[in-house]
Amino acid sequence: MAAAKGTPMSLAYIEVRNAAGFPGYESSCSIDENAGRAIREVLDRVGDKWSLLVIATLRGDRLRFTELLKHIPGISQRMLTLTLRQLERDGLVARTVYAEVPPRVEYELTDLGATLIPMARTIGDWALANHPAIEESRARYDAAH
Amino acid sequence: MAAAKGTPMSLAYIEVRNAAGFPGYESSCSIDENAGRAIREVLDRVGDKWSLLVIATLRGDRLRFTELLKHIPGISQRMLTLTLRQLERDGLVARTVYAEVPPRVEYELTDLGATLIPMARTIGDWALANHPAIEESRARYDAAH
DNA sequence: CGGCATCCCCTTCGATACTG
DNA sequence: CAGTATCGAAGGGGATGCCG
Repeated sequence: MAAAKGTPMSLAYIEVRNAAGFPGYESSCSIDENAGRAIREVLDRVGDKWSLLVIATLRGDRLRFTELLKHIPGISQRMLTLTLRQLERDGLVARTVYAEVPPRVEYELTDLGATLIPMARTIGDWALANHPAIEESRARYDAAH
Repeated sequence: MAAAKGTPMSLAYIEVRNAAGFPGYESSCSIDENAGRAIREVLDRVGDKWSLLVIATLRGDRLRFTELLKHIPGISQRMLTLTLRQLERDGLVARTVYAEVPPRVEYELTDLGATLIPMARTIGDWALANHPAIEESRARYDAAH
């Protein structure tokens, strides 16, 4: 069983041909609807344009809004705000406001957010290692079509 | 150095404070622009609505178009086509056409695509394990705002 | 400093219909 | 069976401006 501890997953739609246990796939065949939803909801958060970059930048640090802005090339003020709000809402990032003048706001990963680091690292490693191969493949495909 | 073997990454923008080696982050501070691009391009592919689900469904199998359609709940014909074309263009999925009547087309992961399995598994595990916590956090946040 | 509000473009995606 | 074509809604995301 790949279902998380305590998670009441109704694993319908499953034809067991392979119990190797890809999460959400008890078979090599059909996909569990709940698992699909969970995976897509996580990807909707972490797979958007900036979330993972924000998380990676925050790993092990408390950073102010402006610091994040400087350290993530290309992000706009608006998108940093929106991304941080989403991450805060999901309990992945903690926001601390200091009642000072001028105002100071610091962001850091929560414990839950910190568990994303290995995942982010896996994605980052894969991206750096295989991005060139993908670029080549695209060039070949485009040339042939 | 976390840069992939042979990858000529110009690691500018980097202030070395921590050599722990998060991919693309030689410091705990600034982010390398190329690494950011690579990560975002990979996420643009794998982080879209269906790609990861298609990849996970194809792991270890050769499947026909209609089979994929049946095994991925909620995907439309159009989106399956588009997703498969993108994955094929990026060299992650191989498409084989059999000149028969009626036509038969089979899809399978390439070697490059297969290297995505551990990443997909990491994401899926995390999603299944932490999705409930995220839902709770959202409910709390929404109640307080 | 750290936002939020507005405007607007562009892409993504679903529904539907048609085809070799 | 395995697509392609077209349409339209939704929303992601950039630029800019205002505010406590």
